[in-house]
Amino acid sequence: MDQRVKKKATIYDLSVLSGSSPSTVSAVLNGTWRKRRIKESTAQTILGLAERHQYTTNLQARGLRRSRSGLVGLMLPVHDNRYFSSMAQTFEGHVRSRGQCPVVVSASRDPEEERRTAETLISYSIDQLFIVGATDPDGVHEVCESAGLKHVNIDLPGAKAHSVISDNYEGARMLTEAIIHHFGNDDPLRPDELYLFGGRNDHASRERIAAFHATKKALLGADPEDGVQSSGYSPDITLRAFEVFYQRHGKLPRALFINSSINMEGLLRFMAGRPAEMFSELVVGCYDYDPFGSFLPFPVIMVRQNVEAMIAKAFALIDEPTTPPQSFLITPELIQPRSALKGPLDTLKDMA
Amino acid sequence: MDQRVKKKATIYDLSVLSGSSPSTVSAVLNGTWRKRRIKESTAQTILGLAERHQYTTNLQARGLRRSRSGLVGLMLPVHDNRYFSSMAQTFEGHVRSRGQCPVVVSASRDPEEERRTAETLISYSIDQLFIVGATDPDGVHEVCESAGLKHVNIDLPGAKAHSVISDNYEGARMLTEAIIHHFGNDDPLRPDELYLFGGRNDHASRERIAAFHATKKALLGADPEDGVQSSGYSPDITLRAFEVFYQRHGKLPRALFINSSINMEGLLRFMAGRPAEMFSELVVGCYDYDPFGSFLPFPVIMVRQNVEAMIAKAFALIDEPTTPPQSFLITPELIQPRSALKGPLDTLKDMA
DNA sequence: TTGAAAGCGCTAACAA
DNA sequence: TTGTTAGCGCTTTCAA
Repeated sequence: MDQRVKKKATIYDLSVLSGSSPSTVSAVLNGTWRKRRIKESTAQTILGLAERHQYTTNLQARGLRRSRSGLVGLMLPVHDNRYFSSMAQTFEGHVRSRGQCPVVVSASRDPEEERRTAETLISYSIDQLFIVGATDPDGVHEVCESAGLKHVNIDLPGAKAHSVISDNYEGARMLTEAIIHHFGNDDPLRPDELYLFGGRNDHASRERIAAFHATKKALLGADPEDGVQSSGYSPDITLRAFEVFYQRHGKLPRALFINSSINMEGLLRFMAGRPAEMFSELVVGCYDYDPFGSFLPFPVIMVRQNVEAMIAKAFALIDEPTTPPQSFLITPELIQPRSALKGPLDTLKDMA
Repeated sequence: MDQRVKKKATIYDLSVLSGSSPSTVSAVLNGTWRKRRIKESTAQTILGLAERHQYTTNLQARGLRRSRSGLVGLMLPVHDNRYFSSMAQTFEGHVRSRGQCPVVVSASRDPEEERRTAETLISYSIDQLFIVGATDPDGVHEVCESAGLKHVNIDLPGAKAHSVISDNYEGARMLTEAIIHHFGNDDPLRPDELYLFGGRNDHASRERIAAFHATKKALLGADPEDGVQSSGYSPDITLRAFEVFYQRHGKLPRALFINSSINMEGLLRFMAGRPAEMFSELVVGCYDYDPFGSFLPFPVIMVRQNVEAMIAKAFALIDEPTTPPQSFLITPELIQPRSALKGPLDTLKDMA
C-alpha cells in the first residue's frame, strides 16, 4: 500500500524488521536455511516480512558475489527464422525448468560479432553458453575457454568443444533420394535436371552437397559438374542465382534441392511476378521445414531437423564433466509435401 | 600466452601494474577519463595494460554499483513466430546500436508468467522493458511501475503505459475489403460465404472483428451472426474449428478471414491429408505476413504489420519523459498474393 | 591530475 | 541456532 516508487527492500531492511542478522535473512531467502539449521519460526517470520515488503533478490548482487548470474545464453545467427526461433523456444523451456533465466541473442553470422557477443555475455557472468550455427565456433570457443565458461556448439560443429549437429549427410541423402523418386519411371529425372541452390562453405553445406552428389551419381548414374549454385544464406543472392540460371537456360530445372528455408525465400522472390504456371511442374526438396513451405503449389519435400533432440543433447553435454570434444549427429526427418506438423508451441497450454 | 584459465583481470590488477589508483583505472576504462582530466599518457598506459591482460569489465559489478545493468528486455508471447521473431531481430539492432545488450525472452501468453518474467528481469536491473503482445499488460505494468522501470507496450495496448499498436481496425478493414473485391462482379461473394477464424477476446481481435463486421455490412449489405469462429491463438483449436465447420456445412466457406499466421497454421493442418482440389476455389485473407504463406495454391492476401515503425516508435516513447499513457497506431500494409518481401535480415551484410 | 574510501546487495566462512 | 565479517568488482564523491 505504502510502497510507491520507494526503493526496493534489501536483506538489511528485513534484517532490521525481523531482528535477525542479514546472513540469517539471506539464508532464509535463498533457500539454504534448512541446512543452516535456522529455526522454522524465524524463517516464517522473515518469509512473511519478505512477502509483505515485496522483497525480491537483487540478482546482480548475488551474481557478483557468486560470480555466476543464473543467466544461460543462447547465441543464434538470427532470430527471424523458423529453425532458429524454434531453437529459442525449446531452449527457453529447458532453461526455465532449471530455474534459470534464458538470454537469447543473435550474432548475424559474423565471426567478429560472435566473439564480441560471447564476451559481453561473459561480462555478465552467464553460467553456460549454447552456440548455434556459428560461423566461427572455434573463435567463440577461445573466448569461452579463457573465461572458463561451459559451452557447446549446435548446428555447426567446432573442433574444440562438443557439437550437436544435424546429420546433414544423411538428411541430404534422404532428400535427394526423395526428390528423384518423386518422378515416376515413365518420366524419370535426368541428371542435368536436378540442381542444388544455396549454401556456402560451411560444414553443413559441404555435407549436404557431398550427399547430393553421391546420391545423384548412385541413382541417376551421372552428376554434371555445374549442378550446384552456391548462394550463401541470403534470399537475394539466391534470387540472383535463379535469375542467372533462368537467363542462361531459358527455364528452371525440373527439380531443385534448396539448401535452407532462407534460400527457399530466394525462390519465392523469383516466383513473385512470374506466372504460377511456370512452376507447376517443379519438384522441390528443401533442407529445413516450414509448415507454409510445405503447402506451396508444387510438391515440396522438406527435411525437419530434430530441434528438441538437439537441444536436449546439448544440455546433457554441457552438464557433464569435460571430455575431449566430440560431434554428435542427430538424424533429421524427411517430411512429405503438404504436412502441417506440430511445433514447440503446441505444448503450451491453449487458451481460447 | 600465460593466461590459461586464470582468473580475469580486475581494475585492481591493472591498478597495481600501472601504479595508478583503482579509481583512475576505472575512469580510464569506462571512458570518463577525459572529463576527469586524467593525463593522456596515464590513460594510454592503462589502456595498453588492459589490452595485454584482456581486461573486460565485470558488468555485474558495474550494474550493482550503478543499479542498472545495460540490459534491455524484450518480452514476447513466443519466439517461434515470424511476426514476433522479426520484432526480436529489429529490437536487437536498435539496442545494439545504443551500446546496450538485448535480452529477449518469451512469456507464453500467460499473465502469471508475464509478471514473473518481468520480475526476474527487474531483479537483474534491466534498464528498460519492451512488452510485446502481453495478455495482461497492466499486470506487467504494476510490476514495472513499482520498480521504477521504464516500459512500453507493443502490439497489445495497456491502459497504464504507452502502447504502440498496429491499426488493427484499419488493417482488418483493408483486408476484408480486399477479400471481397477479389471476387469479380459476375460471381460476387455472398455475406454467408465469408467467415473469420481465430482470435480471442483481446484488443487486437476485437478491433479486427469489428472492422470485419462493419466492412461486410458496408460492402455486402448483410452480415450473418455466425460469421466469426473464435479459436484463440492455437493451430489445433483452429483446426478443430475448421473440422466442426466442415462437418456442419459439408464444405468450407468460399472466403476466409484468418486472424493470424498462427490460426493460418490451423488451416494448414486442416488441409493436410485432404485433396488439394478442395481448396482450389478458396480465397484467404490473413492478418499477418509470411512469405511462404503468400504463395499457397490459392490467393492469400496478407496484412503486414510495420514492425520497424512499431519498434522505432517504442524506442522513441521509452526515452522521452513520462507523460500520460497513450496509444499510438501504426498502419499496417496490405500485401497482395504471391509477394516475397524483404525482412529485417536483408539489411545484414550478405556473405557468399 | 590523482587517490582514498565508502558502499551497491548479497553470500559464505568462521565464530559464538 | 545465529551473528560478525570480509569481500565480489566496480563507481563515485570528496579531498588532496
